[in-house]
Amino acid sequence: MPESAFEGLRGLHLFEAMAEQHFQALMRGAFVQTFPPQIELITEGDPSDFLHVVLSGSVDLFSNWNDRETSMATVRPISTFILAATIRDAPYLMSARTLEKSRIALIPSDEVRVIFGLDDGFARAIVTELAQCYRSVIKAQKDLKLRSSTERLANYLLRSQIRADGEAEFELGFEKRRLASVLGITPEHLSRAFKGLQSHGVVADGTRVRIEDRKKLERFAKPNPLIDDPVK
Amino acid sequence: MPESAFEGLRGLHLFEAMAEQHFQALMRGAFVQTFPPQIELITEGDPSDFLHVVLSGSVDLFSNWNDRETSMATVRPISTFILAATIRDAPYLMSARTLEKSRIALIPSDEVRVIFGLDDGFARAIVTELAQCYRSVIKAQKDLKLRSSTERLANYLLRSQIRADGEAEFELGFEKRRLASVLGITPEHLSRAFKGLQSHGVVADGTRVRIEDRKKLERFAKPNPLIDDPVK
DNA sequence: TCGACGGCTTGATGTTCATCAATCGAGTCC
DNA sequence: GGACTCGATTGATGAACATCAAGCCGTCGA
Repeated sequence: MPESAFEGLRGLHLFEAMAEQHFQALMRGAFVQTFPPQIELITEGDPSDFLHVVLSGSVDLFSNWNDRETSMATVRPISTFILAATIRDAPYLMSARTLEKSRIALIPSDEVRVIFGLDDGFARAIVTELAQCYRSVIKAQKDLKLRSSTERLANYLLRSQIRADGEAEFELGFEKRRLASVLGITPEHLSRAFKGLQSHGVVADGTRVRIEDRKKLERFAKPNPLIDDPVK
Repeated sequence: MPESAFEGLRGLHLFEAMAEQHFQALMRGAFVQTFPPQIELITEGDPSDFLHVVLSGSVDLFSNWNDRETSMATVRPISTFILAATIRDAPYLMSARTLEKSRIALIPSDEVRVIFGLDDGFARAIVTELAQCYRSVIKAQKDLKLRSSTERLANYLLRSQIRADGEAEFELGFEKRRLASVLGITPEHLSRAFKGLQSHGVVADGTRVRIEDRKKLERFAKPNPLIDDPVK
Protein backbone atom coordinates (compact mmCIF):
# COMPACT_ATOMS: atom_id res chain seq x y z
CA MET A 1 0.00 0.00 0.00
CA PRO A 2 1.69 3.23 -1.13
CA GLU A 3 2.16 5.94 1.45
CA SER A 4 0.14 8.42 -0.59
CA ALA A 5 -3.01 6.32 -0.32
CA PHE A 6 -3.41 7.46 3.25
CA GLU A 7 -2.75 11.07 2.50
CA GLY A 8 -5.03 13.24 4.53
CA LEU A 9 -5.63 10.57 7.11
CA ARG A 10 -2.69 11.55 9.30
CA GLY A 11 -3.93 15.12 9.32
CA LEU A 12 -7.33 14.11 10.67
CA HIS A 13 -7.85 15.25 14.23
CA LEU A 14 -8.49 11.63 15.15
CA PHE A 15 -5.04 10.47 14.07
CA GLU A 16 -3.07 13.62 14.71
CA ALA A 17 -1.92 13.11 18.29
CA MET A 18 -1.02 9.43 18.14
CA ALA A 19 2.50 7.96 18.09
CA GLU A 20 3.92 7.42 14.61
CA GLN A 21 4.49 3.72 15.24
CA HIS A 22 0.88 3.25 16.27
CA PHE A 23 -0.32 5.09 13.21
CA GLN A 24 1.87 2.83 11.09
CA ALA A 25 0.47 -0.22 12.86
CA LEU A 26 -3.07 0.92 12.10
CA MET A 27 -2.23 1.56 8.47
CA ARG A 28 -0.58 -1.83 7.97
CA GLY A 29 -3.93 -3.60 8.19
CA ALA A 30 -5.80 -0.82 6.44
CA PHE A 31 -6.57 -0.33 2.79
CA VAL A 32 -8.16 2.23 0.55
CA GLN A 33 -10.79 1.34 -1.98
CA THR A 34 -12.78 3.29 -4.54
CA PHE A 35 -16.46 2.43 -4.72
CA PRO A 36 -19.02 3.30 -7.41
CA PRO A 37 -22.23 5.11 -6.45
CA GLN A 38 -25.03 3.30 -4.64
CA ILE A 39 -22.85 0.58 -3.15
CA GLU A 40 -23.91 -0.64 0.27
CA LEU A 41 -20.75 -0.52 2.37
CA ILE A 42 -22.13 -1.82 5.64
CA THR A 43 -25.44 -3.23 6.83
CA GLU A 44 -27.01 -2.48 10.18
CA GLY A 45 -26.83 -5.37 12.59
CA ASP A 46 -23.54 -6.66 11.21
CA PRO A 47 -20.52 -6.81 13.52
CA SER A 48 -18.22 -3.83 13.08
CA ASP A 49 -15.26 -5.17 11.09
CA PHE A 50 -13.81 -1.90 9.88
CA LEU A 51 -13.63 1.69 10.88
CA HIS A 52 -14.46 3.64 7.73
CA VAL A 53 -13.01 6.95 6.64
CA VAL A 54 -14.46 8.86 3.71
CA LEU A 55 -11.55 10.33 1.73
CA SER A 56 -13.57 11.61 -1.22
CA GLY A 57 -17.15 11.42 -2.43
CA SER A 58 -19.95 11.06 0.12
CA VAL A 59 -21.75 8.38 2.07
CA ASP A 60 -25.33 8.10 3.25
CA LEU A 61 -26.06 6.57 6.64
CA PHE A 62 -29.54 5.09 6.74
CA SER A 63 -31.66 2.72 8.72
CA ASN A 64 -34.54 0.32 8.23
CA TRP A 65 -37.41 -0.95 10.32
CA ASN A 66 -40.52 -2.80 9.32
CA ASP A 67 -40.10 -2.12 5.58
CA ARG A 68 -39.52 1.57 6.18
CA GLU A 69 -36.26 3.37 5.58
CA THR A 70 -34.82 6.70 6.65
CA SER A 71 -31.65 8.64 6.01
CA MET A 72 -29.88 9.46 9.24
CA ALA A 73 -26.92 11.54 8.05
CA THR A 74 -24.53 12.27 5.22
CA VAL A 75 -20.80 11.75 5.74
CA ARG A 76 -18.50 14.01 3.76
CA PRO A 77 -14.69 14.02 3.46
CA ILE A 78 -12.64 13.79 5.47
CA SER A 79 -14.35 12.07 8.33
CA THR A 80 -14.99 8.71 9.87
CA PHE A 81 -18.16 6.82 10.51
CA ILE A 82 -19.29 4.03 12.84
CA LEU A 83 -16.56 4.91 15.32
CA ALA A 84 -18.87 4.17 18.26
CA ALA A 85 -19.68 0.66 17.04
CA THR A 86 -15.98 -0.01 16.51
CA ILE A 87 -15.04 1.11 19.99
CA ARG A 88 -17.81 -0.78 21.72
CA ASP A 89 -17.29 -3.83 19.49
CA ALA A 90 -21.02 -3.72 18.90
CA PRO A 91 -23.14 -4.23 15.78
CA TYR A 92 -23.70 -1.32 13.41
CA LEU A 93 -26.84 0.66 14.18
CA MET A 94 -26.96 2.09 10.67
CA SER A 95 -26.29 0.94 7.15
CA ALA A 96 -24.10 2.95 4.78
CA ARG A 97 -24.04 3.39 1.04
CA THR A 98 -22.03 5.56 -1.31
CA LEU A 99 -23.96 8.46 -2.77
CA GLU A 100 -21.39 9.01 -5.50
CA LYS A 101 -18.08 7.50 -6.52
CA SER A 102 -16.10 7.54 -3.27
CA ARG A 103 -12.70 6.66 -1.90
CA ILE A 104 -12.98 4.98 1.47
CA ALA A 105 -10.22 3.90 3.88
CA LEU A 106 -11.00 0.77 5.85
CA ILE A 107 -9.17 0.16 9.10
CA PRO A 108 -9.71 -3.15 10.88
CA SER A 109 -11.81 -2.58 13.99
CA ASP A 110 -9.88 -4.97 16.22
CA GLU A 111 -6.69 -3.13 15.31
CA VAL A 112 -8.35 0.17 16.24
CA ARG A 113 -9.32 -1.26 19.62
CA VAL A 114 -5.79 -2.53 20.23
CA ILE A 115 -4.22 0.82 19.47
CA PHE A 116 -6.95 2.52 21.50
CA GLY A 117 -5.67 0.50 24.47
CA LEU A 118 -2.03 1.40 23.79
CA ASP A 119 -2.04 5.02 22.63
CA ASP A 120 -3.31 7.64 25.06
CA GLY A 121 -3.30 10.43 22.50
CA PHE A 122 -5.49 8.33 20.22
CA ALA A 123 -7.85 7.52 23.09
CA ARG A 124 -8.25 11.23 23.88
CA ALA A 125 -8.80 12.12 20.24
CA ILE A 126 -11.58 9.55 20.11
CA VAL A 127 -13.20 11.22 23.11
CA THR A 128 -13.48 14.60 21.44
CA GLU A 129 -14.61 12.99 18.20
CA LEU A 130 -17.36 11.01 19.94
CA ALA A 131 -18.45 13.98 22.02
CA GLN A 132 -18.82 15.94 18.79
CA CYS A 133 -20.82 13.13 17.15
CA TYR A 134 -23.05 12.86 20.19
CA ARG A 135 -23.81 16.55 20.17
CA SER A 136 -24.58 16.44 16.45
CA VAL A 137 -27.21 13.75 16.96
CA ILE A 138 -28.75 15.61 19.88
CA LYS A 139 -29.09 18.63 17.62
CA ALA A 140 -30.69 16.51 14.93
CA GLN A 141 -33.16 15.19 17.46
CA LYS A 142 -34.08 18.66 18.65
CA ASP A 143 -34.56 19.68 15.03
CA LEU A 144 -36.92 16.73 14.53
CA LYS A 145 -38.94 17.15 17.68
CA LEU A 146 -39.23 20.91 17.87
CA ARG A 147 -39.74 21.93 14.25
CA SER A 148 -42.24 21.34 11.49
CA SER A 149 -41.04 19.93 8.20
CA THR A 150 -41.01 23.33 6.47
CA GLU A 151 -39.03 24.83 9.34
CA ARG A 152 -36.57 21.96 9.12
CA LEU A 153 -36.17 22.52 5.40
CA ALA A 154 -35.68 26.26 5.87
CA ASN A 155 -32.96 25.73 8.46
CA TYR A 156 -31.38 23.00 6.37
CA LEU A 157 -31.10 25.44 3.47
CA LEU A 158 -29.59 28.10 5.72
CA ARG A 159 -26.96 25.62 6.88
CA SER A 160 -26.32 24.52 3.30
CA GLN A 161 -25.72 28.08 2.29
CA ILE A 162 -23.07 28.46 4.98
CA ARG A 163 -21.40 25.25 3.78
CA ALA A 164 -21.41 26.83 0.31
CA ASP A 165 -19.41 29.81 1.66
CA GLY A 166 -22.51 31.98 1.80
CA GLU A 167 -23.19 31.97 -1.94
CA ALA A 168 -26.77 33.00 -2.70
CA GLU A 169 -27.09 30.08 -5.10
CA PHE A 170 -25.77 26.61 -4.40
CA GLU A 171 -26.16 22.89 -5.09
CA LEU A 172 -28.06 20.56 -2.78
CA GLY A 173 -25.40 17.92 -3.39
CA PHE A 174 -27.81 15.02 -3.74
CA GLU A 175 -31.29 14.10 -4.93
CA LYS A 176 -34.34 15.67 -3.39
CA ARG A 177 -35.75 12.29 -2.48
CA ARG A 178 -32.77 11.79 -0.19
CA LEU A 179 -33.17 15.23 1.31
CA ALA A 180 -36.78 14.32 2.01
CA SER A 181 -35.65 11.22 3.86
CA VAL A 182 -33.08 13.21 5.84
CA LEU A 183 -35.81 15.65 6.85
CA GLY A 184 -38.11 12.77 7.74
CA ILE A 185 -40.79 13.42 5.10
CA THR A 186 -41.88 12.08 1.72
CA PRO A 187 -40.58 13.46 -1.61
CA GLU A 188 -44.08 14.74 -2.39
CA HIS A 189 -44.24 16.66 0.83
CA LEU A 190 -40.77 18.09 0.28
CA SER A 191 -41.95 19.44 -3.05
CA ARG A 192 -44.75 21.26 -1.26
CA ALA A 193 -42.45 22.46 1.48
CA PHE A 194 -40.25 24.10 -1.17
CA LYS A 195 -43.32 25.82 -2.54
CA GLY A 196 -44.15 27.05 0.93
CA LEU A 197 -40.72 28.66 1.15
CA GLN A 198 -41.12 30.61 -2.09
CA SER A 199 -42.79 33.43 -0.19
CA HIS A 200 -39.72 33.51 2.07
CA GLY A 201 -37.33 34.06 -0.81
CA VAL A 202 -36.34 30.52 -1.75
CA VAL A 203 -36.11 29.56 -5.41
CA ALA A 204 -35.49 25.92 -6.27
CA ASP A 205 -34.61 24.66 -9.73
CA GLY A 206 -33.75 20.99 -9.67
CA THR A 207 -30.90 20.51 -7.24
CA ARG A 208 -29.91 24.19 -7.42
CA VAL A 209 -31.29 26.45 -4.72
CA ARG A 210 -31.21 30.21 -4.54
CA ILE A 211 -31.82 32.18 -1.38
CA GLU A 212 -32.95 35.63 -2.51
CA ASP A 213 -32.99 37.20 0.93
CA ARG A 214 -31.28 35.39 3.77
CA LYS A 215 -32.60 37.75 6.43
CA LYS A 216 -36.15 37.11 5.32
CA LEU A 217 -35.68 33.35 5.38
CA GLU A 218 -34.10 33.60 8.82
CA ARG A 219 -37.11 35.44 10.15
CA PHE A 220 -39.16 32.40 9.23
CA ALA A 221 -36.62 29.68 10.09
CA LYS A 222 -35.43 31.13 13.40
CA PRO A 223 -32.07 29.32 13.30
CA ASN A 224 -30.52 28.61 16.68
CA PRO A 225 -26.86 27.86 17.39
CA LEU A 226 -27.88 25.12 19.84
CA ILE A 227 -29.53 23.27 16.96
CA ASP A 228 -27.92 24.51 13.77
CA ASP A 229 -24.37 25.47 14.58
CA PRO A 230 -22.18 22.58 13.38
CA VAL A 231 -19.38 23.07 15.90
CA LYS A 232 -20.80 24.67 19.03
CA MET B 1 -17.40 16.52 52.62
CA PRO B 2 -17.78 13.09 54.23
CA GLU B 3 -16.45 10.12 52.31
CA SER B 4 -19.88 8.46 52.30
CA ALA B 5 -21.40 11.26 50.29
CA PHE B 6 -19.67 9.92 47.21
CA GLU B 7 -20.62 6.34 47.87
CA GLY B 8 -21.54 4.66 44.66
CA LEU B 9 -19.60 7.15 42.57
CA ARG B 10 -16.35 5.20 42.70
CA GLY B 11 -18.16 2.11 41.55
CA LEU B 12 -19.45 3.85 38.44
CA HIS B 13 -17.83 2.54 35.27
CA LEU B 14 -16.72 6.07 34.52
CA PHE B 15 -14.62 6.38 37.70
CA GLU B 16 -13.66 2.77 38.17
CA ALA B 17 -10.39 2.56 36.30
CA MET B 18 -8.87 5.88 37.34
CA ALA B 19 -5.99 6.33 39.80
CA GLU B 20 -7.08 6.84 43.40
CA GLN B 21 -5.26 10.15 43.68
CA HIS B 22 -7.04 11.47 40.60
CA PHE B 23 -10.39 10.34 41.93
CA GLN B 24 -9.60 12.13 45.18
CA ALA B 25 -8.64 15.25 43.26
CA LEU B 26 -11.94 15.19 41.41
CA MET B 27 -13.88 14.72 44.64
CA ARG B 28 -12.11 17.57 46.41
CA GLY B 29 -13.87 20.14 44.28
CA ALA B 30 -17.08 18.18 44.11
CA PHE B 31 -20.14 18.31 46.33
CA VAL B 32 -23.40 16.49 46.72
CA GLN B 33 -26.68 18.32 47.00
CA THR B 34 -30.28 17.24 47.46
CA PHE B 35 -32.80 19.06 45.30
CA PRO B 36 -36.59 19.20 45.58
CA PRO B 37 -38.74 18.21 42.58
CA GLN B 38 -39.09 20.50 39.57
CA ILE B 39 -35.84 22.37 40.12
CA GLU B 40 -34.06 23.48 36.98
CA LEU B 41 -30.48 22.30 37.44
CA ILE B 42 -29.00 23.58 34.21
CA THR B 43 -30.19 25.69 31.30
CA GLU B 44 -29.34 25.04 27.69
CA GLY B 45 -26.88 27.52 26.27
CA ASP B 46 -25.09 28.03 29.58
CA PRO B 47 -21.39 27.13 29.81
CA SER B 48 -20.84 23.71 31.34
CA ASP B 49 -19.65 24.39 34.90
CA PHE B 50 -20.28 21.01 36.45
CA LEU B 51 -20.47 17.41 35.42
CA HIS B 52 -23.63 16.09 37.07
CA VAL B 53 -24.19 12.62 38.52
CA VAL B 54 -27.64 11.49 39.59
CA LEU B 55 -27.25 9.52 42.83
CA SER B 56 -30.93 9.13 43.61
CA GLY B 57 -34.21 10.40 42.22
CA SER B 58 -34.46 11.22 38.51
CA VAL B 59 -33.77 14.07 36.14
CA ASP B 60 -35.48 15.17 32.95
CA LEU B 61 -33.39 16.47 30.07
CA PHE B 62 -35.41 18.81 27.89
CA SER B 63 -35.01 21.45 25.24
CA ASN B 64 -36.74 24.56 23.99
CA TRP B 65 -37.07 26.32 20.69
CA ASN B 66 -39.46 29.02 19.59
CA ASP B 67 -41.76 28.64 22.61
CA ARG B 68 -41.95 24.89 22.18
CA GLU B 69 -40.49 22.36 24.57
CA THR B 70 -39.66 18.69 24.36
CA SER B 71 -38.33 16.04 26.71
CA MET B 72 -35.20 14.46 25.35
CA ALA B 73 -34.41 11.79 27.96
CA THR B 74 -34.74 10.75 31.57
CA VAL B 75 -31.62 10.21 33.66
CA ARG B 76 -31.84 7.63 36.42
CA PRO B 77 -29.33 6.64 39.13
CA ILE B 78 -26.53 6.10 38.95
CA SER B 79 -25.42 7.91 35.85
CA THR B 80 -23.96 11.15 34.61
CA PHE B 81 -25.32 13.74 32.27
CA ILE B 82 -23.87 16.47 30.05
CA LEU B 83 -20.55 14.65 29.85
CA ALA B 84 -20.09 15.66 26.22
CA ALA B 85 -20.52 19.37 26.97
CA THR B 86 -18.05 19.10 29.83
CA ILE B 87 -15.41 17.41 27.72
CA ARG B 88 -15.76 19.78 24.79
CA ASP B 89 -16.02 22.78 27.11
CA ALA B 90 -19.09 23.73 25.14
CA PRO B 91 -22.49 25.13 26.16
CA TYR B 92 -25.19 22.72 27.29
CA LEU B 93 -27.46 21.58 24.47
CA MET B 94 -30.21 20.61 26.89
CA SER B 95 -31.71 21.88 30.10
CA ALA B 96 -32.23 19.62 33.10
CA ARG B 97 -34.75 19.57 35.92
CA THR B 98 -35.40 17.21 38.77
CA LEU B 99 -38.50 15.06 38.35
CA GLU B 100 -38.59 14.16 42.03
CA LYS B 101 -36.47 14.82 45.09
CA SER B 102 -32.97 13.93 43.93
CA ARG B 103 -29.41 13.73 45.19
CA ILE B 104 -26.98 15.06 42.62
CA ALA B 105 -23.19 15.09 42.70
CA LEU B 106 -21.62 18.10 41.03
CA ILE B 107 -18.04 17.85 39.80
CA PRO B 108 -16.37 21.00 38.46
CA SER B 109 -16.01 20.70 34.68
CA ASP B 110 -12.56 22.22 34.49
CA GLU B 111 -11.35 19.70 37.07
CA VAL B 112 -12.82 16.89 34.96
CA ARG B 113 -10.95 18.20 31.92
CA VAL B 114 -7.67 18.41 33.87
CA ILE B 115 -7.96 14.83 35.14
CA PHE B 116 -9.04 13.73 31.67
CA GLY B 117 -5.67 15.01 30.47
CA LEU B 118 -3.77 13.25 33.25
CA ASP B 119 -5.48 9.90 33.74
CA ASP B 120 -5.51 7.47 30.83
CA GLY B 121 -7.92 5.06 32.46
CA PHE B 122 -10.39 7.91 32.99
CA ALA B 123 -10.00 9.01 29.36
CA ARG B 124 -10.77 5.50 28.13
CA ALA B 125 -13.76 5.16 30.44
CA ILE B 126 -15.12 8.38 29.00
CA VAL B 127 -14.78 6.92 25.52
CA THR B 128 -16.96 3.91 26.27
CA GLU B 129 -19.45 6.08 28.14
CA LEU B 130 -19.74 8.53 25.24
CA ALA B 131 -19.97 5.77 22.66
CA GLN B 132 -22.85 4.33 24.65
CA CYS B 133 -24.58 7.71 24.88
CA TYR B 134 -24.13 8.25 21.16
CA ARG B 135 -25.68 4.92 20.32
CA SER B 136 -28.61 5.62 22.63
CA VAL B 137 -29.42 8.84 20.81
CA ILE B 138 -29.13 7.16 17.42
CA LYS B 139 -31.65 4.58 18.60
CA ALA B 140 -33.97 7.32 19.81
CA GLN B 141 -33.73 9.01 16.43
CA LYS B 142 -34.55 5.78 14.58
CA ASP B 143 -37.50 5.32 16.90
CA LEU B 144 -38.71 8.83 16.05
CA LYS B 145 -38.23 8.65 12.30
CA LEU B 146 -39.33 5.11 11.59
CA ARG B 147 -42.31 4.64 13.88
CA SER B 148 -45.74 6.13 14.40
CA SER B 149 -46.62 7.49 17.82
CA THR B 150 -48.63 4.41 18.78
CA GLU B 151 -45.77 2.16 17.75
CA ARG B 152 -43.38 4.26 19.81
CA LEU B 153 -45.66 4.00 22.83
CA ALA B 154 -46.00 0.22 22.41
CA ASN B 155 -42.24 -0.25 22.27
CA TYR B 156 -41.74 2.15 25.15
CA LEU B 157 -44.07 0.03 27.27
CA LEU B 158 -42.26 -3.15 26.29
CA ARG B 159 -38.96 -1.59 27.37
CA SER B 160 -40.53 -0.35 30.60
CA GLN B 161 -41.71 -3.83 31.39
CA ILE B 162 -38.18 -5.16 31.02
CA ARG B 163 -36.91 -2.42 33.36
CA ALA B 164 -39.60 -3.58 35.82
CA ASP B 165 -38.08 -7.09 35.78
CA GLY B 166 -40.76 -8.36 33.45
CA GLU B 167 -43.69 -7.81 35.82
CA ALA B 168 -47.01 -7.75 33.97
CA GLU B 169 -48.01 -4.63 35.89
CA PHE B 170 -45.69 -1.72 36.56
CA GLU B 171 -45.45 2.01 37.20
CA LEU B 172 -44.68 4.53 34.47
CA GLY B 173 -42.46 6.41 36.89
CA PHE B 174 -43.66 9.89 35.91
CA GLU B 175 -46.66 11.79 34.64
CA LYS B 176 -48.24 10.94 31.31
CA ARG B 177 -47.73 14.47 30.05
CA ARG B 178 -43.98 13.92 30.34
CA LEU B 179 -44.23 10.58 28.60
CA ALA B 180 -46.10 12.34 25.81
CA SER B 181 -43.27 14.83 25.47
CA VAL B 182 -40.69 12.03 25.44
CA LEU B 183 -42.61 10.32 22.66
CA GLY B 184 -42.91 13.61 20.79
CA ILE B 185 -46.69 13.97 20.96
CA THR B 186 -49.33 15.89 22.93
CA PRO B 187 -50.94 14.55 26.14
CA GLU B 188 -54.28 14.34 24.33
CA HIS B 189 -52.80 12.23 21.61
CA LEU B 190 -51.07 9.97 24.12
CA SER B 191 -54.44 9.33 25.73
CA ARG B 192 -55.74 8.14 22.37
CA ALA B 193 -52.65 6.09 21.69
CA PHE B 194 -53.25 4.21 24.96
CA LYS B 195 -56.79 3.51 23.81
CA GLY B 196 -55.46 2.20 20.54
CA LEU B 197 -53.29 -0.27 22.44
CA GLN B 198 -56.21 -1.71 24.43
CA SER B 199 -56.91 -4.15 21.65
CA HIS B 200 -53.28 -5.26 21.92
CA GLY B 201 -53.60 -6.15 25.58
CA VAL B 202 -52.54 -2.91 27.29
CA VAL B 203 -54.52 -1.70 30.31
CA ALA B 204 -53.65 1.72 31.73
CA ASP B 205 -54.93 3.05 35.03
CA GLY B 206 -53.31 6.34 35.94
CA THR B 207 -49.55 5.78 35.98
CA ARG B 208 -49.96 2.01 36.39
CA VAL B 209 -49.79 -0.05 33.23
CA ARG B 210 -50.61 -3.70 32.76
CA ILE B 211 -49.54 -5.75 29.76
CA GLU B 212 -52.00 -8.62 29.56
CA ASP B 213 -50.22 -10.45 26.77
CA ARG B 214 -46.68 -9.48 25.90
CA LYS B 215 -46.51 -11.67 22.79
CA LYS B 216 -49.59 -9.98 21.41
CA LEU B 217 -48.20 -6.52 22.04
CA GLU B 218 -44.92 -7.53 20.45
CA ARG B 219 -46.70 -8.62 17.29
CA PHE B 220 -47.94 -5.06 16.98
CA ALA B 221 -44.84 -3.22 18.25
CA LYS B 222 -42.23 -5.25 16.39
CA PRO B 223 -39.43 -4.40 18.84
CA ASN B 224 -35.94 -4.48 17.36
CA PRO B 225 -32.67 -4.82 19.27
CA LEU B 226 -31.07 -2.16 17.04
CA ILE B 227 -33.63 0.35 18.34
CA ASP B 228 -34.89 -0.95 21.65
CA ASP B 229 -32.09 -2.91 23.26
CA PRO B 230 -30.53 -0.60 25.88
CA VAL B 231 -27.04 -2.11 25.74
CA LYS B 232 -26.45 -3.53 22.28
C1' DT C 1 -35.26 9.72 -33.27
C1' DC C 2 -37.65 7.50 -30.23
C1' DG C 3 -39.09 4.92 -26.39
C1' DA C 4 -38.08 3.75 -21.79
C1' DC C 5 -36.91 5.03 -17.45
C1' DG C 6 -36.41 7.48 -13.11
C1' DG C 7 -37.02 11.33 -10.40
C1' DC C 8 -39.84 15.38 -9.62
C1' DT C 9 -44.26 17.48 -9.39
C1' DT C 10 -49.35 17.98 -8.95
C1' DG C 11 -53.96 16.85 -7.53
C1' DA C 12 -57.21 14.18 -4.84
C1' DT C 13 -57.88 11.87 -0.80
C1' DG C 14 -56.94 9.68 3.68
C1' DT C 15 -54.35 9.22 8.05
C1' DT C 16 -51.95 11.03 11.76
C1' DC C 17 -51.49 14.24 14.93
C1' DA C 18 -52.34 19.10 17.11
C1' DT C 19 -55.41 22.49 18.98
C1' DC C 20 -59.25 24.15 21.53
C1' DA C 21 -62.78 23.67 24.75
C1' DA C 22 -65.16 21.17 28.08
C1' DT C 23 -65.54 17.71 31.61
C1' DC C 24 -63.98 14.53 35.03
C1' DG C 25 -61.59 13.09 39.02
C1' DA C 26 -58.10 13.05 42.47
C1' DG C 27 -55.86 15.55 45.68
C1' DT C 28 -55.30 19.82 48.69
C1' DC C 29 -56.21 23.76 51.36
C1' DC C 30 -59.32 26.39 54.09
C1' DG D 1 -67.60 19.77 53.45
C1' DG D 2 -66.64 22.84 49.62
C1' DA D 3 -63.83 25.58 46.56
C1' DC D 4 -59.71 25.12 44.12
C1' DT D 5 -56.04 23.34 41.28
C1' DC D 6 -53.98 20.33 38.12
C1' DG D 7 -53.53 16.52 35.23
C1' DA D 8 -56.07 13.14 32.37
C1' DT D 9 -59.62 12.39 29.24
C1' DT D 10 -63.12 13.24 25.49
C1' DG D 11 -65.16 15.40 21.51
C1' DA D 12 -65.00 18.53 17.65
C1' DT D 13 -62.24 20.54 14.42
C1' DG D 14 -58.19 21.79 11.77
C1' DA D 15 -53.36 21.45 10.31
C1' DA D 16 -49.56 18.61 8.96
C1' DC D 17 -48.16 14.99 6.53
C1' DA D 18 -48.75 10.38 3.81
C1' DT D 19 -50.54 7.75 0.03
C1' DC D 20 -52.05 6.90 -4.54
C1' DA D 21 -52.34 7.96 -9.21
C1' DA D 22 -51.32 10.66 -13.00
C1' DG D 23 -48.49 13.57 -15.69
C1' DC D 24 -44.08 16.05 -16.69
C1' DC D 25 -39.41 16.30 -18.07
C1' DG D 26 -34.86 15.46 -18.22
C1' DT D 27 -31.35 11.42 -19.49
C1' DC D 28 -29.84 7.57 -21.86
C1' DG D 29 -29.34 3.85 -24.81
C1' DA D 30 -30.97 1.15 -28.95
